[in-house]
Amino acid sequence: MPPHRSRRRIPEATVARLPVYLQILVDQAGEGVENISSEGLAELAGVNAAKVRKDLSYLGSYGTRGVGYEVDYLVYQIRRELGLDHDWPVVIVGAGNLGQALAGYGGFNDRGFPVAGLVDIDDDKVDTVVGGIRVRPLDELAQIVAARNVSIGVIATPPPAAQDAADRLVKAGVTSILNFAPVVLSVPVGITVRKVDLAVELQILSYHEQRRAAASQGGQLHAVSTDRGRGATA
Amino acid sequence: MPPHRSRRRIPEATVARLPVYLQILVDQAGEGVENISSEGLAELAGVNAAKVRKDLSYLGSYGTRGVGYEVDYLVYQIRRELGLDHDWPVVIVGAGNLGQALAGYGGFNDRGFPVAGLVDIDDDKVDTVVGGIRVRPLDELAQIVAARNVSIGVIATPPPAAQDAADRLVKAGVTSILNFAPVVLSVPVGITVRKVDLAVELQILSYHEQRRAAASQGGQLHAVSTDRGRGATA
DNA sequence: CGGGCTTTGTGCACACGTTCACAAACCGCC
DNA sequence: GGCGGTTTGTGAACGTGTGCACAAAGCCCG
Repeated sequence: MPPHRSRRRIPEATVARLPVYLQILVDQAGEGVENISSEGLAELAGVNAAKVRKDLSYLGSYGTRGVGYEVDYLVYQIRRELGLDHDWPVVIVGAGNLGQALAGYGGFNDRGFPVAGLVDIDDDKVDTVVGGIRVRPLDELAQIVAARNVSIGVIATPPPAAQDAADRLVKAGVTSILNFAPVVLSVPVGITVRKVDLAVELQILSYHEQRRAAASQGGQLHAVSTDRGRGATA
Repeated sequence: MPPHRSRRRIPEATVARLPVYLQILVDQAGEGVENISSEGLAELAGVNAAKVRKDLSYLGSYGTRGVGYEVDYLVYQIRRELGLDHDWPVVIVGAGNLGQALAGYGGFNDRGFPVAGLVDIDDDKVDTVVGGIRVRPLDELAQIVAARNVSIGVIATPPPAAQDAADRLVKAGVTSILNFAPVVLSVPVGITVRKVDLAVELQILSYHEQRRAAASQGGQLHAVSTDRGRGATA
């Protein structure tokens, strides 16, 4: 069976679901499950079975008709496709409330994203230790990125400092950024940015709450059906 | 001009962008800007101008041709549509690393989502104070929800406890959940759930990094163009 | 070895989201 | 009051994502 180095582009919507499948499959493997059908996986992932099949078909034809998918093999294939066959060290900029929580959050290390460094501009924070990581001055960012071959940066600064952090990360050679600051970053083409904004998430929920309230008061009530990649309504 | 209580449904993709526009508009208002064109707003939000106009058109016709949009009025309208004309108290389940960071994060309170309560199942954590909030036992969840009229719950527990937390939140009367645990929650219809999974975000970035590496080594390089609601590539 | 049952992989139709392009509306100035 | 310049609001085309439905493929059993 050929390694099948897919040069094929996978739709973004699918890329966003693969990690979810992966998580579930790893859990299932841990419970001794050897095979799983698209329907079974769909059930656990809370999506449509056809979607699961189509998603997995982008990886290649790794199922067996009449049987389903071999869990271990599927885990291997998804890992490979997502580039999770090796670790990706990350550097965190900003050792405030959130930066500390992130550094201390075990989930990073466990899932193949070791914290290669945690930097802050504030001298009072430098050299304090959080989650086993010693905070380094912002100036050492470039060094850390170069030394540990970091390609992913996490921005956990206050909003006004976020753009500067992004500029420094890019200059240091980072090509992917996960931005927790509620700010729209401007970066050169070719740099991938993803934004996680807690306030935005809450405001989206607020919209649905408001809508519910308005509906129950006046109009008829619809079954709300959120979705769109992340987030869903049952 | 009639208040225009829109009973119209707004597309999810638009709902996800409105908070971003809002943020920018508030900033602009703070700098004394009175009017803004769709192009100006689009520039700041990193999106297409036509998209801005279409998004805003779902709220009603609040622009003036040849001039643009009045910033203050637009802020008011977006706030109203998102249900941000009053506070939405939230209750946080789980006072671990993340739960504490969330409780301590000023952004919640500032943006209209005061923390009405922070509960944990672990007695050792109960009564400790984090971010000005005293941790309460899990059993008091229902009380807190009822007393403060909470409709939004935040799950910041370890994965195995997340479903139980969701069940308790729903039983207590919460109708929207923001889930930080890397677990697919199962909830009754009518409950809105949004999931924020840091590992998933990193894995999506990993995919793009892996792709970049594969491309530069073998095939031709494409301009990567991520997007999909949140996250973007420049 | 063939027939029945199960499950994948995918063509097709539909829904949703994005972008273009342009008429309609408004401002300000002459 | 009309004319040129500007910007909105939206119809229409396009692209992406979803879900159905079914043929193809494999397993098991008689």
